[in-house]
Amino acid sequence: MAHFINVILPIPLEKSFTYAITAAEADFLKPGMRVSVPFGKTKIYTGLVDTIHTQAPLIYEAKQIHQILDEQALVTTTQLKHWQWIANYYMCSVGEVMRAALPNAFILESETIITKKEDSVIDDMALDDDEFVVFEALQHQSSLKLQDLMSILDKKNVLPIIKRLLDKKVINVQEEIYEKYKPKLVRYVKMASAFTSEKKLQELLEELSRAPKQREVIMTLFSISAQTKKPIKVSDLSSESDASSSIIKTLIDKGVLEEYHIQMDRVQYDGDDNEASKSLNEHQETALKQISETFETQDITLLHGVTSSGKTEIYVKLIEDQLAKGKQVLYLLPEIALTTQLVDRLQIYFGAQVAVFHSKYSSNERVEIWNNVLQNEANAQIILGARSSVFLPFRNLGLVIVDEEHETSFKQFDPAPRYHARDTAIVLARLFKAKTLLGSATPSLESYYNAQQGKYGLVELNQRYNNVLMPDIELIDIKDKHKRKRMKGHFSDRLVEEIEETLAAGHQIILFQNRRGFSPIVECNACGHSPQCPNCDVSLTFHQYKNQLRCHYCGYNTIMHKTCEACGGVELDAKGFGTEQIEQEAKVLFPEHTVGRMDLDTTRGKYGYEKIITALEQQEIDILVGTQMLTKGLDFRNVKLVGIMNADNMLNFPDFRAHERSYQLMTQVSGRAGRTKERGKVLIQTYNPYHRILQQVSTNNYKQMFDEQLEDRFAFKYPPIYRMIKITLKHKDYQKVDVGANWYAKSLRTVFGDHVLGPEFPPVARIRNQYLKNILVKIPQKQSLGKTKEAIGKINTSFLAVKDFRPIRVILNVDNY
DNA sequence: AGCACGCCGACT
DNA sequence: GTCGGCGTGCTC
Repeated sequence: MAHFINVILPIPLEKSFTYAITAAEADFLKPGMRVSVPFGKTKIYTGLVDTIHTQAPLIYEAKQIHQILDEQALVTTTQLKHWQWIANYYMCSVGEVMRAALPNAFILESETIITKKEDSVIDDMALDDDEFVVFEALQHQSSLKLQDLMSILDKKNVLPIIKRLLDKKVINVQEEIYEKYKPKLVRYVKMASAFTSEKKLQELLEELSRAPKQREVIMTLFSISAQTKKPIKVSDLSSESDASSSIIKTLIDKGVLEEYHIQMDRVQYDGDDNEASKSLNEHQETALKQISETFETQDITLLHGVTSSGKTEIYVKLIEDQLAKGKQVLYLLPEIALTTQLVDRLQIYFGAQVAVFHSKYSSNERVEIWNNVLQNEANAQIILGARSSVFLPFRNLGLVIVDEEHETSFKQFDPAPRYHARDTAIVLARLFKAKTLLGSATPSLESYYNAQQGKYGLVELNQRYNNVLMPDIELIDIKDKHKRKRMKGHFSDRLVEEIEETLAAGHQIILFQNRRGFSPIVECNACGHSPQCPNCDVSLTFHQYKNQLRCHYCGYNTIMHKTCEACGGVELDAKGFGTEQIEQEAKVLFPEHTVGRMDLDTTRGKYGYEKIITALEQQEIDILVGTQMLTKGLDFRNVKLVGIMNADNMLNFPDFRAHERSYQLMTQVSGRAGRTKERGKVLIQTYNPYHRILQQVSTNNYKQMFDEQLEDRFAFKYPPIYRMIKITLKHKDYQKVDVGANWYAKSLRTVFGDHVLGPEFPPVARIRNQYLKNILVKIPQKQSLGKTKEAIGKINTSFLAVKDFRPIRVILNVDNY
């Protein structure tokens, strides 16, 4: 009987691909193993075995697989189910999920390798110049890659040359695949066995008397080995004996030393022994008890605990419980909150059982964590990770914690799968029959709504740790201050006053401005011209530090000219303001103090972020100006004052969640003030101090905010009352997008009627020279989500069947919030 | 998504 | 005249 496998390929195609295998292979292969398969005319791809069966495809002949890449399944059957759910829910292909889920190093790619045909008789004259160059190169190097050819010939398209050489039987071409993951090997040395006897050793040392450096190395080797009684790393020997690696190499070459390698884990914890977890205060204790109670009847519980209420300690207790049961725990956090602060805290309690996983890890590091989780190793019992850790191959998951549950960065926007890590994690937990705990000081309306509806359990924690008071929040009317000339730049007199007072008391200050750069618009006072990005429909932001104009959408930048590009006018006005400008003004206003800045521009690089945090912790910075980066769960003991420079640009943001987000952002920043005994102070500058949201922030009234916002959502048919799917069309031709979007929206309306919004150009209608147009489908609660997606899928298929529309990229975004 | 094939403009 | 631009169609 013939055997076949269905394979998942990491490409955005809905189809399933069937390959032929032998009976022996059918016996060996299991779902979740990788195979390499020929795909298309030349390429070899990495596929993942989905099913093994005996049904031959009817309309084509299945190709043979190329080779089997694993001895054991790399992906669990639970994961395959999970992937299927994600693909289905977020309307993408399983292949796209695979691409997002597997560490890059697991997805092998093939490379074209060119070699010389050995026994060929070549007539030089039959080759043209390029061909001869390649032929020549092959005399010196046995094999060449496509990349090599491109650089040798200084041409992009080398394929025709290869083809001609192939026809002339000069070369061979083959596709080679290679493993990307490389274990980290550490070099060790020991004395060669020939010299272990006392006598031989003596002879050796005598012999080396004329090579004092080499002799020194041997002596050091003995002293280290006497001290530590452990294998000796080459690097240690080199630094201890102060000898260059060439001296050690000489000894190895002589056969005096023997070199060997040991495989090491890249990610290692080498801290002290674990500490016992802290005991909880009565409020935490009550909350913990309530959580356990809700878990008896619910799978998901929302922990609404004000900032600084000690949620982490509660998590620690819950994690302890799971570990005792021998279960794995997934602790999800927004990328940016995954600071050393929190990692250290968890490692104090759980030591080496904690594994950290996020995007700054290299591909090799991720492979190791993946394997550790898959093998259920002791060093991967608690995964502390960002969004993508929902894809790890858990064996025995007992609990998922989603901290800062309201954070929008849990949702992936590009590329597909456009999944929400919180919701995806809930589904993952369900597959394991595990529990999920969502935690936040400012829950998302969706989650709080779900809790209210009884879908989730709800536990509230209203007391700050050590009974620290909630910060005192004051609203400052800057319209009035402007009128009465009480503003110094963007600082009101009240803010200056409070800053001075705080500085005098030796405390620190955080100033929040949710916009980076110096000013977002530069305008000529003479003609009104303002520089625009050539690739996007936005005005360029002025960055004073580099004297640049930059586009925040595509990264385009250009030098800032002193005169207007359009009319030559000399008066250029900077409108609006960002962190850079605040930083500069602060430096002028408080020249005696150090001012730091934390935004995307200052935290580039692996340690950029850490450096600023450390500087603040060690009080090298008195005033820190920053964007929303500041809000993510940082704990600064000495910060007493938080200033929000302008609340209005957040509140007026054109998005249905602008108010909710503003509340969350302001409450979270405010939470950075006064986390110890002394009460913190927050000043919010605004043109509109009577805005409901600002009132609610200042009185810390989440419930009221929730109720009012929910009314709005109800009235305007937005989530969580309605669900939404956003469809974005993208193409470089404005007309094409316009016509396509109209067609698409019209078809949608025939099915969904009034629940289709748009098509509309987004506020920034062109990004990277691509025009965008959005259509929104709103889905009432009683309407089936599955049926809705089916209908959209059908419309999508017929849309792409229109020849004119085919080049338009369609992006489907389910729950685009 | 990649990649090959195939048809049109700007240069050695 | 070729090189290389990107539209079109296909992948088990």
